[in-house]
Amino acid sequence: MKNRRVTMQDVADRANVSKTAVSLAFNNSNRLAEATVKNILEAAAELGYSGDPAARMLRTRRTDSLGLLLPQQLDKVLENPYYTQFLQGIGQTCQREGFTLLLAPPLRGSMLKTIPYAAVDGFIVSGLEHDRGEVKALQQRGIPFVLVDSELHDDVPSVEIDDSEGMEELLGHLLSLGHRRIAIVAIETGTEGGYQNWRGPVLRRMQGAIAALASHAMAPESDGITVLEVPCTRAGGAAAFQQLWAQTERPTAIVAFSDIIALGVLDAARDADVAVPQEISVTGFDDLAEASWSSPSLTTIRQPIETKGRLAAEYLVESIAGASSARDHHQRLHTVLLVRDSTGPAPVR
Amino acid sequence: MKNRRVTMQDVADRANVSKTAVSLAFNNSNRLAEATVKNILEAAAELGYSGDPAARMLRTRRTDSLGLLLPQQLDKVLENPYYTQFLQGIGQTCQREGFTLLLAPPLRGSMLKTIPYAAVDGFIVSGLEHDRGEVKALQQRGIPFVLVDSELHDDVPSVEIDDSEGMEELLGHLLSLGHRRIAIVAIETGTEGGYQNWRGPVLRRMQGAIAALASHAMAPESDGITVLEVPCTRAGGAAAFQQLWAQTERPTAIVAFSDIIALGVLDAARDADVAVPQEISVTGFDDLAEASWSSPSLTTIRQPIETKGRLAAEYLVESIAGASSARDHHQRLHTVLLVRDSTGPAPVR
DNA sequence: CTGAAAGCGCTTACAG
DNA sequence: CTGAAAGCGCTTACAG
Repeated sequence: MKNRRVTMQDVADRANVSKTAVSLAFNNSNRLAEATVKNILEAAAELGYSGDPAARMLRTRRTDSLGLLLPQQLDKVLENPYYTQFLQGIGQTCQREGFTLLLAPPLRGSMLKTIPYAAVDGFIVSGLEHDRGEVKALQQRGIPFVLVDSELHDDVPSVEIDDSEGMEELLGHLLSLGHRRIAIVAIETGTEGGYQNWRGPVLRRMQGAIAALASHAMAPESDGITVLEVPCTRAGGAAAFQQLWAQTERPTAIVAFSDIIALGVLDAARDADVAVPQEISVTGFDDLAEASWSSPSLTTIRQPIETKGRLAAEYLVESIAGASSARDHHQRLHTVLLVRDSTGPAPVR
Repeated sequence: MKNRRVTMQDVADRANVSKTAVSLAFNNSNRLAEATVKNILEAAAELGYSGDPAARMLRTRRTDSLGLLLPQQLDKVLENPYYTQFLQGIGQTCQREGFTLLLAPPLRGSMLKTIPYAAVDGFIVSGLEHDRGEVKALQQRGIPFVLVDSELHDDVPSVEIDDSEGMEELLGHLLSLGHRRIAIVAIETGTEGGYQNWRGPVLRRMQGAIAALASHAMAPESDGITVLEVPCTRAGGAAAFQQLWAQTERPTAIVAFSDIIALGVLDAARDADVAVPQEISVTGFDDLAEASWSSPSLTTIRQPIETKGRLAAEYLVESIAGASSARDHHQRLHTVLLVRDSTGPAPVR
């Protein structure tokens, strides 16, 4: 005997009703006589019937699932506690609205391949620093989406923070402490040609730094200012510190573009017996929980990570439901400078 | 003009070919003349065609997606770093095998509702301590699944750790340090009637504890032994400490069933100016990264969280591919006792 | 209160 | 190398 799938027709046959009735029994049981429903449910149980999600989706044109489109491999992404918080925000909305969440990393190295294949009602796109056709593919797909922490597009909804403002404030803090030899450790962008070719949040943070430097008649090209790119990991931060500390002209402050990088810098400084902030100041960006636990605790820019996730998902759910305020949704959230123990006056040499 | 979806038929019409050819152009382009493929792809681009995932799934009977069935709300689950690690393990396999990952928490409070609705090729079920029909629903659904950290079922594949062994070793360590007043802080089960009614990992850990106590002619009911249940959060741990410290007969050691709870205990101990391990010893279970960073660093049982995720996903992928070793897959992984700074000799009173 | 029929948008033997 | 046709398993107006 072939182990054929039990279908709705099988249940209908067994209960001596139509497929219509079976469908109604599961989805709209109050439109059927009570006895009929009972009869159908019994038949379904006896046969071990379980509805087919794909068929239902095809018919109803809904999946009740949100997609999170990621620019990197899943295990890499989850290394950064940032994403855990972001996921929590999205998760709150999903829960409340009854959506499941599909994590969709690049397939065979390409986001373009995952966009048309994911069975979702809408996408949250996170960290698309450099659009290489993804936005067009998303538009072609014809379902709502929001860009988060990404390069901006005029006609595409987005949720972001004021990266530039945050970084300007942070550098202002360091400059006012007398720091003039500053290393800026950015998140690797994978582009050539230095910061001129950056995009998205990394570029905006750099612009904030530039603005702050300018107010002291300095620039990224000034003596004493170093700009470098590392992967957004603890290891990346540690490597950055080692490289910078090996220079003959050491910086008095290291500005990391993310907390996880800054924590790596602290690790390496501790290993090298370099006192923070006496010998060197270190700053982060994000305000992860770890930033306040570290020793010394980390001066950083707080951004509302969870809120970002929640708002992006809320917007998406609204769009899916058909709210037409869609096109011009650009949300920009504010940041807060938190001065803790990892920054102090520039050491006098 | 109606904004109708662009379908494969539209592309076929425009390119003057059949739907078959269009499908082939996208999925098997080498079976078509090069010129035909080019022609079709152009037509598709002009029309902005994007294939329909639901239709493809219905036809091919594949979703290329794994489901992670969760016993709690998404945002609650992600509060525990345990899950981040577990997800990383699953993520590795998903990545390698080309699957996306669907996070499927209970819908409207019930896992039973999410099981038949998720468009996945298989489920990883995590932390199903107490089966209330979920296993039957899963079997009825007719796709492969693995139980992780769950109540055991003879004919259902599972991946777990040796909870009992780990906890026995841990209590052995404390007993050998002279502790005789021990509080056991378990993870809330939601069942009535104390540990006799527990199931799954929590029960197995308790059994390990009982075995260790027995070797010193003690039992959970002995003088000095307290058993209590709290939510698996830092706050839960803090509350447990406060309650225990308020007793007239204070314990000399607190055994938490998870690191996150133990870290909460340490928080509260610090707040109360109670010295660990001089005044009280504290132990965890899991060995999260945080366990070695905390001060004092935490004595705990290491379990291979990431490996568990990876193995569960690997098994699932194999089952989906049709490997028939399915029914009798029961994997049990070992644990390791890590003695750090949070445990010491029982204080003499 | 229940059923017959259409159709969601694909893929895949099969035939030529 | 390409196409006609069947069919995956549902839901939903519509009719009675």
